[in-house]
Amino acid sequence: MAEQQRGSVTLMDVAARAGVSLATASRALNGSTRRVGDDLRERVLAAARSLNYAPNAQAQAMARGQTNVVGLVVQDIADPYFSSIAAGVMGAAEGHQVLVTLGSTLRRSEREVDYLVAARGQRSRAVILAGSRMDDDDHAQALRREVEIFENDGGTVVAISQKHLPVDTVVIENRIGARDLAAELVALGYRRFGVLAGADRMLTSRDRVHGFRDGLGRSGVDLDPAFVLHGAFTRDGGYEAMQTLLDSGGELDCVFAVNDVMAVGAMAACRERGLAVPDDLGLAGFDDISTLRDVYPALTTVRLPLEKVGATAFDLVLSAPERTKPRTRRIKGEVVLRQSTRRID
Amino acid sequence: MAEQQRGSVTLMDVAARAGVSLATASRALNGSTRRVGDDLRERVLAAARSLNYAPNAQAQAMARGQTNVVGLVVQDIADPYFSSIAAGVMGAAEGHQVLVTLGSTLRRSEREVDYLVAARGQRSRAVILAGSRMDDDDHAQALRREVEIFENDGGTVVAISQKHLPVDTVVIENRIGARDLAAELVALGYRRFGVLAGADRMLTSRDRVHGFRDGLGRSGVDLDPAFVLHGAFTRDGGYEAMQTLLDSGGELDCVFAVNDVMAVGAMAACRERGLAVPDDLGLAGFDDISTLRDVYPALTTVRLPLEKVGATAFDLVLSAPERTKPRTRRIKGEVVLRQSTRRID
DNA sequence: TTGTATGCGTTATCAG
DNA sequence: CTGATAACGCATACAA
Repeated sequence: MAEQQRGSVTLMDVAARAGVSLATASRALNGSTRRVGDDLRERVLAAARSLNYAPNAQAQAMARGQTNVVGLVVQDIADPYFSSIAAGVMGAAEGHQVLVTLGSTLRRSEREVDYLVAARGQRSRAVILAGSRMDDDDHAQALRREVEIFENDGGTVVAISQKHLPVDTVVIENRIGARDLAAELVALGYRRFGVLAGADRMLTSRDRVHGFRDGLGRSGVDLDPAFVLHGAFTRDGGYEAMQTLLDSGGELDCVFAVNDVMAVGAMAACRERGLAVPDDLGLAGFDDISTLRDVYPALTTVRLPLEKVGATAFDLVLSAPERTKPRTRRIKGEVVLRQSTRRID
Repeated sequence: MAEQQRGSVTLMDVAARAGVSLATASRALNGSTRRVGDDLRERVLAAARSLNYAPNAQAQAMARGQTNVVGLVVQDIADPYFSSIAAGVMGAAEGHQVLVTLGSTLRRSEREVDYLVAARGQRSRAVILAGSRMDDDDHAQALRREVEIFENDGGTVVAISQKHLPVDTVVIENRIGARDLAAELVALGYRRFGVLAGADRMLTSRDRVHGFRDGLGRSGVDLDPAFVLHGAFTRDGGYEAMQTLLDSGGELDCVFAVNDVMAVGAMAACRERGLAVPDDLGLAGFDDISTLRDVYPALTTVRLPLEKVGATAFDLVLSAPERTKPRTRRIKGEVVLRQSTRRID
């Protein structure tokens, strides 16, 4: 006898079935301080179970004035860099009774603002902004403004990448990692470097290039600006930049691609030209994307604990204090020498 | 003058500022049938803007009795297979004013039920269940039950992989893909095959194995069950299964790993033993994970349009009819022959 | 066209 | 310990 056409069972249904008041039912099911008689509590629980009661989270949120929604905004969820971070966030959220909503900006930073507004509408507890900032970002000001509004409403914002927003931030030590890599490569004997960079506006790319140049400098090696090529921060970007670099005719002995995905593209370009890595040319990347650990020859790179980055961001959300100075968590990379570079004389 | 301690601006604030009633403000901002005078509408919009008003989505949901939340449940967001599907879902959702929530089961299928309950609590409009079913799934019954409850509440469930739930499903043609692959491999001249499979309970793995065997059979080639090894559905699973297979001493000329990630692990195992692919042994995978397109030697595989799979699932959500027979969308793979296999005589 | 009043499902405040 | 009842913020049926 179609007991319910559509629309779910409510707390009232449960209360009625258990023969108690709404308040008692609420307390028995979701109340914090358990001050309900055991007998009644039992009846309520039984009623809820038999009715398949699921509390209306929206209504709870309204009544409580807060939600357990955390927004995660990435540039591209299909990019292993971001999906690893996302996995870290999800893992850390596990068991904390929070709902993670996913936003993908497709590398258009103005979308970040949209997501922030949406998150505010959802009364989200927090938003994690994962992704490199652009230097000349037209939307930087709009973002700052929206962040401020969101925080004024009581929300928490956590950023991942660079410290460019006055919020808790997981800073990825791109410069240091690239510097260390440069030092190791010089130690191997490399001297004439080329660099495959992303867009110059992209801070992550720029930091890695600067750090690399800095590391070379400390070892007394110069980096010829003519051999620093800019392309898309993708496989194809690396492929094309490498082609251009090879066409330029510079006599290089090692190439640093600012991320693994670009490095893989570069490797493909080398292969096409019959250039052997590492025999004819050393090649290094950055990130240590786990899916790419088995490329051959194995890529020398800077390992970033991406899942830990995500987990750390989530920890910052959980431990967000009332309103203090923004905190910073620094995460360093670790140079991993593999077969794409070798000792040369 | 701390205009607002915490807590956001409400529609009432906007209405007051604009000097109109709540209803008018509501209609001007979110109402469907625009029946508000231009002057008032303008005033309301201006007020909302100046106050940074963002409608409380929870309250809207309650008043409307429905939400725009769509839940996406994957097994592991860090797995490129699932992150590609997720990207497809996100892309299709773009511009449709829906919020995608992300759930990750970490390959524990009982978590799917948890997410479904949570989605029901959120009064989610729909849930997309991405991920292979297990054959002897203890939780299958619980899942069926929860799906039914969710749908009774008016929610839509869409599954991706196999048709094993009475809901709209994006079926991935694993058998056909594997069968086609087998045919092509036989055509290349291969005869003595080994297979690296996932857990036998996992339907996706099983379908691919069966399809492969079927394809061989049609070409008059037998698959020795002794050379079908089961391992984890991961890189390491492929690596270990390949080791075992090589240890078994069978004289094989081609190995089919049921997914690319396992194939890459297998390739690593071969390399360690000094076995050259494809010269000493052919190797094929399944999925055509884009991040792995540049492994060397390039992997022969079955290309699955993963983003399209996700997009199709989302389309099913959008077009979910009142209550009819479950629909099925079949998505086929396409054999891609690359360097990890070759013509042999 | 605009305003008034009611209800959505819960929590929390207040009495009993 | 338990039960009425008032918010919570918005949409909408109804009245003007």
